Amino acid sequence: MTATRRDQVRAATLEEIKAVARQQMAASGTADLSLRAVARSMGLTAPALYRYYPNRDALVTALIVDAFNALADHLEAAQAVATGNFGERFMAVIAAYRGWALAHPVDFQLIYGNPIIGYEAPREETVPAASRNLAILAELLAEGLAEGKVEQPRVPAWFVQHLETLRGPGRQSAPIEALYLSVVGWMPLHGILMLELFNHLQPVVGQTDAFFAHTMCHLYTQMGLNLSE
Amino acid sequence: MTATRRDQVRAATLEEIKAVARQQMAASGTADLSLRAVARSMGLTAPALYRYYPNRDALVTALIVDAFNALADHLEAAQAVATGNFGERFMAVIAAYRGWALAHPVDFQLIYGNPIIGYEAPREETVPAASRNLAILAELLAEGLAEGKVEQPRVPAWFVQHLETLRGPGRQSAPIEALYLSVVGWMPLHGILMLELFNHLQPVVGQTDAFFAHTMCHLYTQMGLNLSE
DNA sequence: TGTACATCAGTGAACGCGCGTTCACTGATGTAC
DNA sequence: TGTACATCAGTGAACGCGCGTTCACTGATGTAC
Repeated sequence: MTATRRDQVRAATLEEIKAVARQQMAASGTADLSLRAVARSMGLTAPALYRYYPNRDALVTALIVDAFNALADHLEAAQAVATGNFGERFMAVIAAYRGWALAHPVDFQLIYGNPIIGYEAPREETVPAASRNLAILAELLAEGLAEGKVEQPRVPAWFVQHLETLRGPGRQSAPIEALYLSVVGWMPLHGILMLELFNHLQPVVGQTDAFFAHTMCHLYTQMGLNLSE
Repeated sequence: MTATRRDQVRAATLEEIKAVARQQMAASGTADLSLRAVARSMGLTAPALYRYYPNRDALVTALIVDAFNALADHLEAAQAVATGNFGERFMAVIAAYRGWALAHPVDFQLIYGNPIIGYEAPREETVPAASRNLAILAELLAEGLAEGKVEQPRVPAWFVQHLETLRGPGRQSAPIEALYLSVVGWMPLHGILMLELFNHLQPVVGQTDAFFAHTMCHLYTQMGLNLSE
């Protein structure tokens, strides 16, 4: 039961492989992954990696789950640190979302970009990790609703039904309205980021920082969030 | 000067190569492209393709330019056919945008998705083709502004400046306000589509068709478009 | 209209590369007595 | 504490694959007189 020296080294190597893989993808700028290249850069031979991951896809899956969780951790940290009124706290978390995407573009691609050739992410592993991110936004919006800083939206009936099942039986935390706003508000956020990450935004809007801040404030205000007081 | 038989066959082959490449990417579901596979499926040997495209990247570039233009052509066709009031015509074009993306997911990826490994699209060729799409939306919005169906937005000063240069010296067609609304409105549109294409939307919203129609109407109405009369 | 020549499409072999994965193996690290 | 054995990390060679690109070549299609 106790972790032997060997177990510790093994756990460290499992992490090191992922770290090297991430750093390799970051260097190449693409979400492609070569086991041989990872092994090479670790001073190992390629077959050695098979002691740690049964195949390439298993490693990719581990990286995806890690990336989802890293993003969620980053958002939670930003939320914990955020001060001021609802608008300031909310925009701080939104900014953190963008900040993480820009700081880890390849991880973001891994999560939300093109499916990798010949690879299909296993839903059981990725969906729970993915929904953490929405849950954090929904939680904040729930606060805003409670404080009266967010207008109650009218959620379409068919959507209520789906959001109920999404929320699941366990966690009752965020009300449907908060979940709804987080999903709708996710769309422009995601759109800007995907365009920005793939270099389609800068040619169109010039200053991406200013555009992001302006557009997010603008749209969210129009969605009924009171961001200024 | 006159096109000889050989020239015609050559032009046809240039197109056939692109068509087969597209169809091959569609079949694989990824924006990857193998010259050898294209040649194989055409009953040619791989080196034969070098009579038509100097290398792989040139073919990819041709495919990207084609895809941009195909999308723009599709939008223009939808715009030409659209009837009814401003809201109906506008939403018809928005629906056409999504329709094309869903019908040609790999072409859409090629345009707006992950940069292909070791490939950087040449801006001189792609930017003009890309801006056609925004221009079409802006033109419609200009009509809406003229008809009083679209509220005059307040465009930030720094953004006005960039939009002026974007509009270029030649075409005076759309006013800045229309351009501004088209860019801002592009964000949620693009966000939904990227999530939908990569299968991240369905698990969250359930019915993607309904969600798209609802969210687009909702956000655009809040942006000051009168879609109902 | 027929002939000589130039142009061009396409072939087949080869180069050099990288990849994921398997397999039988060596040594070192651990465990049980 | 020391010895016999099991476990496990990692190696090196190999398999079989696909890729983009080059090169010297053969035939067919065109052009000029």
